[in-house]
Amino acid sequence: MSTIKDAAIAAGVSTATVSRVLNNTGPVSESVRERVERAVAEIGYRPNALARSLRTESTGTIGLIVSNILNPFFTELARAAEDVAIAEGFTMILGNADEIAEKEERYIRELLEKRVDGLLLNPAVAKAPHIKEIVDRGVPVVLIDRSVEGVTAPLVRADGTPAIGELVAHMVALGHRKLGIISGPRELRNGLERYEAFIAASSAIGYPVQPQHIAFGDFERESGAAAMRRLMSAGDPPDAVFVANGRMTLGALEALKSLGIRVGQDVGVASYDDDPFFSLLDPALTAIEQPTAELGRLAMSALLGRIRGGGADELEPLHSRLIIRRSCGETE
Amino acid sequence: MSTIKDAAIAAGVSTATVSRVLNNTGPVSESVRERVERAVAEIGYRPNALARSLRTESTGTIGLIVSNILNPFFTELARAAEDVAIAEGFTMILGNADEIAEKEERYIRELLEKRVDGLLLNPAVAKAPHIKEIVDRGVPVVLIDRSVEGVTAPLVRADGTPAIGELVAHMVALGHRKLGIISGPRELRNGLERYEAFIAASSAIGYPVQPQHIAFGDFERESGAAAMRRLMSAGDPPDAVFVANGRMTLGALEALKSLGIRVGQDVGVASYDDDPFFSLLDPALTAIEQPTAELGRLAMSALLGRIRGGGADELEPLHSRLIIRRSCGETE
DNA sequence: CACGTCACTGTAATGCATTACAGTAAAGCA
DNA sequence: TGCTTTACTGTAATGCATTACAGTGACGTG
Repeated sequence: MSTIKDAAIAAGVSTATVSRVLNNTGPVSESVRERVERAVAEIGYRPNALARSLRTESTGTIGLIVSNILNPFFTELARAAEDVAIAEGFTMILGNADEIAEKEERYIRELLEKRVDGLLLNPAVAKAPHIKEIVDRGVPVVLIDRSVEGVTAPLVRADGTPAIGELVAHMVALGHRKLGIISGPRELRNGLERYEAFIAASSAIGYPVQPQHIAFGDFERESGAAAMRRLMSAGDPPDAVFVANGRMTLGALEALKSLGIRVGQDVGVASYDDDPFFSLLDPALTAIEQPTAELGRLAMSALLGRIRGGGADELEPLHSRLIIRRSCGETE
Repeated sequence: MSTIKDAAIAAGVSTATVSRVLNNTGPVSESVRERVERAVAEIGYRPNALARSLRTESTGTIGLIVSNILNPFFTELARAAEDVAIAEGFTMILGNADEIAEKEERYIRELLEKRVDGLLLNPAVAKAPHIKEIVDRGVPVVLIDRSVEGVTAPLVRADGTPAIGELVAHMVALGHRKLGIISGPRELRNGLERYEAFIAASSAIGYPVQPQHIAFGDFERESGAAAMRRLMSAGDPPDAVFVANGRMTLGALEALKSLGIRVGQDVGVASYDDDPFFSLLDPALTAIEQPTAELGRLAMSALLGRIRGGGADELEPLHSRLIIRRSCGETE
């Protein structure tokens, strides 16, 4: 692999001149510029980003670490975030923590050693001293969807509370009285928020969720299946269940199918997170949709802003939106 | 951010010794090792991977560029590939080309400048001089699912031909005579292969696909919808349609739904690529499943093998598998 | 004509970690 | 005792690109 020195020799100039031509910094005569460009093309010289970044102390790279790459929420978010990064001249690299704190930690360490300019994090756990540490050290960080104890980095998220309130009203209006929930971990900010919103709304409307209608999962597919199985196999099953994320909804629907319980007729189901397939199911699934792409764009913009030295703006949460379809019963 | 020099001063030793402690290279007395470790922890020193890689000429990083991150096939594959990379002490970074050759090219250039040790590519197009160039220059590359003109890098893929043959037999056995296909681009290796397999099998069994029952898409959701709409709106619609990938199947099903055409009853549908939601549809969708995770593992293993100097082994294709459900009609 | 200015180009220091080479002291051996 | 190992540690070169600083010649101005 050729170096800038090779290019300089091939063009008969100094390395400084080659650098000036390539980065458009400082004046270069037209004839020299052409010679250099020809030489660079000739020998196929590609600057070594390691050396450059070592010198300039910036890599033009953002790391995005998501908790679960199999969750379409994150791939959509990643795609939107990446668009912003590219438009601003940055490269984004994506890491997957698989909801495992150690994997997350490993990625963070690795990306930091590679000197990324900033980090977009969707923390796997709320108690994350490694995240607190890097934020305190001054690494530009923006959190997505989940906060971390003691960390003051900006948080990009969608507030689901109003939509969950509407959902509860919708369920009750359709005659459901025994509301159930398959919640995510209450240790996670988003898990807790959805849980509390559902419980509070059900109480407010006069049909509080009963303890035996509450199940907890870990936001993964399998836990959704197990939770639904538990709920429906008990003596007194709920008649409408709210599942707190898309991955668990997939599992929950699989469980219902294997149990022979019909969605909509035997039990109402609604999901936090929408999915293109929900419309294709029979009945189509009522869901709360997050503004996924906007979250991604907002997160990346906020991070780039911080990197460029902008203030630590507190971010307004976006809003999730209830999409009524037919899985809680017929509306008319 | 502290450097190895800071750590050396804090520990009262030379930078060489710090390096030796951290990398476990060369002998160090127990007392010094402790002192260094304490100092490193104390000042929170993290080695600068840029400097290290510049010196050692290796980054321990693999780039994986997929053509479309919204396709679950690739996220699953990525996850499996990443597992292998981590187990072997490498980091994987994921880029998304969005089926756009320029984006792909940009990513490749960028990753190469960052001096990744190797590249896993799912080329967006078959005519890709930029890929040929880097392979010729000796960059370790393994191709996934699609080959590139004139490039001799190993190719990891699943052969779908036998499964497609079985699918055609299955369709015909259920009484379908007017077989249709929504194919991917024939310019792409995988697109062409699935197309040819379906056409050949239908001819072999005595019910060759008619020209008006052939539509082409670009492996993206929208094109699947458009193609299905075209096929079904013509005067003489097919009575069973094979859709050549999962994303197009999603679009095709949406089109049928909006057209009010019932899957299974009015028209048979089968998909290349399986999806967890297919089992939940009514009727459940017959599909050809690729060994996605294995493809990912195999691709990463092959690449790491090359990087470590292994030969350019020609890789046997894996095999896709037909999963008969009920979307082409009832079997009994 | 003398001097300042400008355009262009080169020299060399710099960023940080690795590592070849060399040096020192202690231990082993004849 | 004298010499070779061995264990440990340090010095300095190295990888590659950027950039502060300096140098050269041409040009403009009073």
